[in-house]
Amino acid sequence: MKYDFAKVEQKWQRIWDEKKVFAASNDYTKPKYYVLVEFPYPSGQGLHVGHPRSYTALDIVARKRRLEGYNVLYPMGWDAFGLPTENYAIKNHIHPEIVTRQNVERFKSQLKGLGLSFDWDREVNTTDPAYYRWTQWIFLQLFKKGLAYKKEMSVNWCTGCKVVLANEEVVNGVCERCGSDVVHKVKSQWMLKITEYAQRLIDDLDTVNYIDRVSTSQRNWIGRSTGAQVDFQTTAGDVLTVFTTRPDTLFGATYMVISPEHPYIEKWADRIQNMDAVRSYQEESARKSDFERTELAKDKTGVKLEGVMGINPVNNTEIPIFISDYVLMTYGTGAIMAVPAHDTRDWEFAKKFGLPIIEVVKGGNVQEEAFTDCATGILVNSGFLDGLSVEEAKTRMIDWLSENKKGEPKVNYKLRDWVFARQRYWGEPIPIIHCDHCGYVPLDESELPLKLPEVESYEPTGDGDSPLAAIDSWVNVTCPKCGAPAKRETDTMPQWAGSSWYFLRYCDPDNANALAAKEALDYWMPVDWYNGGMEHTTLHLLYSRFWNKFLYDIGVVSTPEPYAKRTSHGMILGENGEKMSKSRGNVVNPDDIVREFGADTLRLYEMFIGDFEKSAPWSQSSIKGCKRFLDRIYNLLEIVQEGDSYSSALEGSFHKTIKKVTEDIEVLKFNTAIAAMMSLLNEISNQGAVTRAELKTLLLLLNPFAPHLTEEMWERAQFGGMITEQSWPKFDESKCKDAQVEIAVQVSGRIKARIMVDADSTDSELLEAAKSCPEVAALIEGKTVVKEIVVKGKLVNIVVK
RNA sequence: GCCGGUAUGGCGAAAUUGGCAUACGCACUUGACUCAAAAUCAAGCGAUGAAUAAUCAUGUCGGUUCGAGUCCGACUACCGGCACCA
Repeated sequence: MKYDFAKVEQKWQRIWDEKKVFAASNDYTKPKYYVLVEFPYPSGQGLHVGHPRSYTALDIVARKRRLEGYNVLYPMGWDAFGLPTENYAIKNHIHPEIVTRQNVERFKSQLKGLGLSFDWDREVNTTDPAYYRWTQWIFLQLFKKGLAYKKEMSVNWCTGCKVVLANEEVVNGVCERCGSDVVHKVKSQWMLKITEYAQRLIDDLDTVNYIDRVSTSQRNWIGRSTGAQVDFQTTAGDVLTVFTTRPDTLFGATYMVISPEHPYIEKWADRIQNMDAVRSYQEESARKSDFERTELAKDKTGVKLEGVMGINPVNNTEIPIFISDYVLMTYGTGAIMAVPAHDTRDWEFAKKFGLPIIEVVKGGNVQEEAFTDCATGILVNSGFLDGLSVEEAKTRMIDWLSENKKGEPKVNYKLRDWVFARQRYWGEPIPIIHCDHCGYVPLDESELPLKLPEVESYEPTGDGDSPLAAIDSWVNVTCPKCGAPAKRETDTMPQWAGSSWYFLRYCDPDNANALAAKEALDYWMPVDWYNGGMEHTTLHLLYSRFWNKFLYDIGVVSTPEPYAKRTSHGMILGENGEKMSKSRGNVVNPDDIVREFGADTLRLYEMFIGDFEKSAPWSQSSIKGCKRFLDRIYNLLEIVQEGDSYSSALEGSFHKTIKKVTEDIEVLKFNTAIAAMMSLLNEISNQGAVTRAELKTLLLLLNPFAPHLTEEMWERAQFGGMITEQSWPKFDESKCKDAQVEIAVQVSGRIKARIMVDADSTDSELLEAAKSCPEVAALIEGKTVVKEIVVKGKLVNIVVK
């Protein structure tokens, strides 16, 4: 009997669709479960085999939860604003909206062909005005609470294309497209104060269940460090403030460094005697990308400021001030005190410029390398700190600084505020009007959505503004406050905006009065299980946590955290072990696999390919194994026998397999769950028969993985109803154990025999049985038994001399 | 340079978290069926061995332990991320 997967898969996809089998119910009295996968950017290339890995995994979870009786929400949508669509539109003179619609259609039909149990009634699209109306609304709330502000920021400016470039578009300091030099250009940009939430974003990681590497990455990214701010008087008569995590080493500060962008350079311009050298160094740094500044880390560069000296507050020593690009304006105060004896970077710089290295923490050889160990060092050459440990000295110094008004304790974060503006067309317009009299005035909420206007060309204007700036009728408005002529903001929001709250919209996607009804949010939120790529750990995941917290603060949502659980999948690589990409020519199109082997086989293979959390190379030949397994399952219909219970020979195996599959799905071990079902099938094949009860269980276990095949077999076996309406099988713990187990017998740690024993044998019975097997008896004969180790159900080890 | 991850048969990978290394699958070999091939079914399959003997095998070197893929220390290679974080 041949299994016609193409016909069967289409048949069930149609039935599921018609019957709305996977629609989440709005009955808020039922236990709920919200399963979420990151919604895709609908690119022109269509679906990639990487997408279904995450979608299938959580589809398995969603289907299992439904069988377990939950009201499940498993939605899908489109994160459709973004650069590639816009660039395509520019090139082909097609409206990005049309491109987006075509791409979405393609993605949607591809996803439907995989039998994913999404609730398509709740589909969202970030480019839909009915959706971005609420993205804009959230921005207005942020603005009203003072969390959105304007700041001069440097952007990548392509000297050839005359446009602002994304970091991604800058390759080795030149424009990816035209190869022209990219320079930094200062532009006033909208920013969001995510830093205000830094501490809460760290603290609340303790209240959620994220896999370790995700919470670790977030903590490192936010990068809290405690230290002190120290004020250095300068010979220019002003105060230069630095941030340090090592206030204990203040006596060892032998010079200072400020970032090339530091505002004091202009302030001191008259005093600095070597301004030409300083200027050229500034220019040189401006040309370097941040990446280059870190790349060239080994070779420190810098220029000494001639004419201004810093004064170390603890001993009033005058020390030189340098500018160097190893100090970043974006962290701390943009200025540091350099302690070459106890900081690796300062040490390298001091060696190169011949600066003194003063040891203030004993424990290493500071002429050879910086001694940075905080745990063991003891303070020396440090006046009132001498003899203290590093930790004691830190506290003492901070106290001293506070008492003498020369500094204060300070917590710093690596996290920087979020640049929330793009000089592009294909994004949400920022609903702000600039009035010369009233400043930045928010658009009235009744005017939302502020729709993207039609434009002739999607090219940014030559002076770095978005194409919106060229539409006078759109830009020129009257101030909502005073009625004077005013101008709209022409920058648009970054792609991250729409994805920072989409999980809320799924709860109530058609609501026209709010981003979602409060009852819907109260019922569905938080997301119970969110899976996505590691590449989104520090940006999307953090941004959306920030927005959710803000919405929590203003009473829109009721949970301080959006996601109760976060997991992450590994990448699917090309057959050659490299990342799949068009340029490498190793891309696999899921459509081809579905056509040749069927969606169930593709799903099963992607789950069987290896550890879900690790990357795995694609293998065309291995797919066959999964196809073969499904065909063998289908053939069970030919050997099915009457029987409403498990056969005695297979009862234990069934209970064990139910347990294994049930538990493995919860910990993302889909590969071993499948292996367990394969083993069970092998056992059934050896028996040559399967009872109806056994087939039922096996189909239910396999259903989340291979939904079409199991639905079809359920119908053919006339089990009644649809398999999607049944309950997840249960196992009996007591029946998962074998009566007899094989244990290994070692002599001095080497395996010499294997014996079958009763599973509940006592230690002394095991030892007795071990000693009585001939191979072992011969080896311990006449020797002294030094030690006897018995591990129940596993082994006996007899150590002899 | 910093951070994170990984390393097990010809290949993808398992290993109940310190207790029988290589489950499950792919590839391969042999056999059955067939005029033949494909498909299917059965058997074998870490290395050196004639061997069911023995020895060696989880990136390298060392350590802890009765016992290490798993723990500790040092290193190597590859992959990913990065904002020199003071």
